Amino acid sequence: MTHSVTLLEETWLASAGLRPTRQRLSLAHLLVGDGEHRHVTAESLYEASRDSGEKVSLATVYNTLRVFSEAGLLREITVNGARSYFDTNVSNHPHFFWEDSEELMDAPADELEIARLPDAPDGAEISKVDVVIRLRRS
Amino acid sequence: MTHSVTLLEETWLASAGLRPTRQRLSLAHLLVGDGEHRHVTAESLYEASRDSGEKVSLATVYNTLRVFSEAGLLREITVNGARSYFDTNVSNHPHFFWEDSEELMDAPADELEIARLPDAPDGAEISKVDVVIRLRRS
DNA sequence: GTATATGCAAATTATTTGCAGGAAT
DNA sequence: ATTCCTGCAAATAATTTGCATATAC
Repeated sequence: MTHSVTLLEETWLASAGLRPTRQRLSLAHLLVGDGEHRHVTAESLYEASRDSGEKVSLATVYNTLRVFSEAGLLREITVNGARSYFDTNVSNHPHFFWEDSEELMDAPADELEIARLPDAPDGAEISKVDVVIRLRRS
Repeated sequence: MTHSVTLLEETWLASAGLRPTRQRLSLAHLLVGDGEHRHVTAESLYEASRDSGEKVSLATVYNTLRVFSEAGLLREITVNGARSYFDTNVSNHPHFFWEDSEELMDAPADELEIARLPDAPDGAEISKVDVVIRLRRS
């Protein structure tokens, strides 16, 4: 069931200069509607959208995730050759990746301490540093 | 041009219990024949193989990279949603990834110092930690 | 009214698989 | 002999794109 309040979602879109269409608002609601951080794939968000009774096509989910990422509203995480994950937490933080279930979670940022990092080669600057801690059930 | 010496490549395969077929020896030669570390994709290795005059099918390149990785001879690196990279350096070390050219390189391992790492959640152990430093030309 | 977004189906890209023939042990 | 490997073509999976219609500004 959709909240009647769309202010948060509208503000979120507006902050990136994106038009508040029905589809974007409904996906935004699923992504950031409750203030919790979320990790989704195109497929998982599409299913969540279907389950919530909204109608948004899979192509639009793909396109919207891409647009949101390029606008800085999401962070794309690459852990797995095949699928892309998108994180509503756009700050620099490490991830746990469960190798068996292919699930991606935040790892506690305050427990990671990088004391020294290689310098970027000449002519380059660091765009971001991805730290993925891969987990195997023991 | 293929070296007449295949001892290194044979040893490399034998150490993982893999049969020294013509195709594997020739790919192994391209991968570790000169003792340098290399980062390849299926496509790039296939091209290198074609250029060297050997005939190995693309499917076999894919299958062979997978077999080599599962045998521990290569390390698969995921940097990019789409393509898989394979590294002949199987030790734990960070990578530079050039976002514009999609090129993957080793970063100096001695310049990375991780002082503290999040503990694995209960019931899990760390399988590996991937550190990818993404670079943008400046 | 004009620019931008959406939906569908078709296209593309990376990769895997089934199976018949070939090579290694 | 038997087990494993290779090549091809077809299958699959994730994602993108072209284009007509719909919606936001």
